[in-house]
Order: sequence, then structure tokens, then C-alpha cells
Amino acid sequence: MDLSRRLRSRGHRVTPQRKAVLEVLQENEGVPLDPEAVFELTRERHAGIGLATVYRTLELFRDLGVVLRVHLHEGSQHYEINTGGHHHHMVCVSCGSVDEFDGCVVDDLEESIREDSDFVVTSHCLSLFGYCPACLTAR
Amino acid sequence: MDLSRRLRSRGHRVTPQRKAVLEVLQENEGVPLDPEAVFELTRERHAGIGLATVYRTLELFRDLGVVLRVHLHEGSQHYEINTGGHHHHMVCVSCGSVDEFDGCVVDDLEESIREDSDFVVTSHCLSLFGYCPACLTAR
DNA sequence: CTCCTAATGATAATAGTTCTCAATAATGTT
DNA sequence: AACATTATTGAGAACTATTATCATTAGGAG
Repeated sequence: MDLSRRLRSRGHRVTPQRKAVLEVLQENEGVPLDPEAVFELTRERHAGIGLATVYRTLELFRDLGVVLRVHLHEGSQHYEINTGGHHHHMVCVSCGSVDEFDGCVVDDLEESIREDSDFVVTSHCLSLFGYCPACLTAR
Repeated sequence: MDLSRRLRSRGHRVTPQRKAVLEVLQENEGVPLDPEAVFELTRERHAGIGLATVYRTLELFRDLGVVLRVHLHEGSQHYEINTGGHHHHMVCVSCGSVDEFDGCVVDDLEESIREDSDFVVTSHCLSLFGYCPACLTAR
């Protein structure tokens, strides 16, 4: 939770840019953002930040477990603050909106894989695609 | 199965390039290949094929349902022949090898989503990451 | 306050993919 | 079989997302 502590404990420095990026991510909990979006939103707080710094910061935060990388099959990666709650996403193929869903069934699957094969599963990626309520009623 | 028929029924033409790409994919059933790999393998059959044609052909085949696009989080997209059998992949984060696994549990999940929310799920993407037997014993 | 060096911003470089366009060739028609 | 039409092709330019480079700036230990 405490960014300063988490950074310093690994020999990293606490900079205004990193604090600004964290704030943006925290304000958008549950909303996966791509680096460009993070860049634009962070600029409103820290005007001079560069895009490269945003990329570097997101990568660092991922290392630290502060953010999670989300794969929405959209050409750019998306990141969201890691709240600890395991969830995945439903992406509307019509409007691109993203919803969360909890209750991941993959834990069961990982279990059965562990039994059936010699492959040791350490993580997984799951996304659902379809139509959101708004796009469904709009036809 | 019959490429010629499938192409013509949609107004597309049957070309030696497309036949060559299909053959490569068929010979590599169960092995997700990226466009560069398909390009190299296809060149052995049809020497003059261009990379752009490979990209266009894979996209077309995907439209026709001939191939499936696989997301291995590797910087490039991967494609494999669509045999109709629903399966997903286990990617070794150490050596990059890819194994298939059947028995997808997501159908159950799609079901429960359909009941719990108003989101209509039409497809999903699931990949598992971990360590393959070879990499496990090698330590 | 000083020094060391991590971090930054600007920009170049890279990787993967798509676009452009003139030349070629697959198919329907004669 | 020859022709006309137009989809397809190959080559390379263009584009997008991301990473690397490097001189300058600034965090923080002493």
C-alpha cells in the first residue's frame, strides 16, 4: 500500500512522477488503462512527465506488484491497480467497454492440470468477449 | 476442410500462396506459429511469397474460421489450424514451449455469467503460464 | 550542503503489423 | 483458348506500440 516504503525497500527512489502515476491508477481502480491513457491523465497532475517515464513506471510497478497487466487484445497493454482481489474482464467487442467479473473458475482447472500433467501452473490469463447490456439493447 | 470451396463461396480466389500457407498450418497442427514462422516455413514451398501476403492470408483464414488466433503474450500473435476441438495452451515461462490442454472449464463460467449479468459472452481467451516438465527437472 | 547515482525527458531505434500501389494472375465470359 | 475484369501479390513505405540511448536533473544517504 505504502508506495514510498515499497520503492525504498528495493533501492528505488520516490519521485513526483511515480506518485502521480500511482494516484491516477488508484483513481481508476477497476478500469484498465493503457500507457497512453495513463500518460494523458498523469499530465494533468504532473505537466512535464514524459511518455517513456510512464512506460518505465508501469513496468516498475508491475515488478513491485503494485499494478497488474491486463490483456484485452487491443493492440496496447492495459494496467490496473492491484487490489489483491482476483478477477478477470469481460470486453464488449462492440463498444470496447470493460467490466470485471469475480469468481474465477480457473483455480479448479489449475488443480486438475497439476494432477493430470507434469506442468506446474503459476499464473493464468482469462478474458471474456461478447456484448455489453448497452450494446445489446441498442439494436 | 476444402479450402477452395470455402474461399470461392465468399468470392475469394484460390492461389498457390494460400494453398501453401494452409499446408504449413496443417502440418503444424497443435503448434501455434507466428507470422514470421509461417513465412519462413511457407517459403520452403513457395519461394517467392511475401511477408505481407502471409499476414493477409492469416487474417483471411481467421475470417473464414480456418485458423484460430492464439494469445501467448509473446510480442507477436500466433495462429494454428482450427480443428474444431476446443482447447487452450500452457506456456512455459522458462523455455517458451507450448502445450495444449483440453477440458476447458470456461463453458461453466460463461453459463454463470449469462445468468448473473446481462453481458452476453460469445468467446473467451484462456492461457496458463508456468513451468514445463523439462524445465522443472533442469534445476 | 555535497556527492553519488537513480531517474527523467526527448528522441532515436526497434518490432510487429498494416497500408500503398503497380504488376500479376485467377476466374467468368466469350 | 483468348479476353476482360478485378482480386491478389510482392516490395517497400508507413504506422503503432514499446524499448533503448544519453545528457541532464534531482532524490536521499552521509
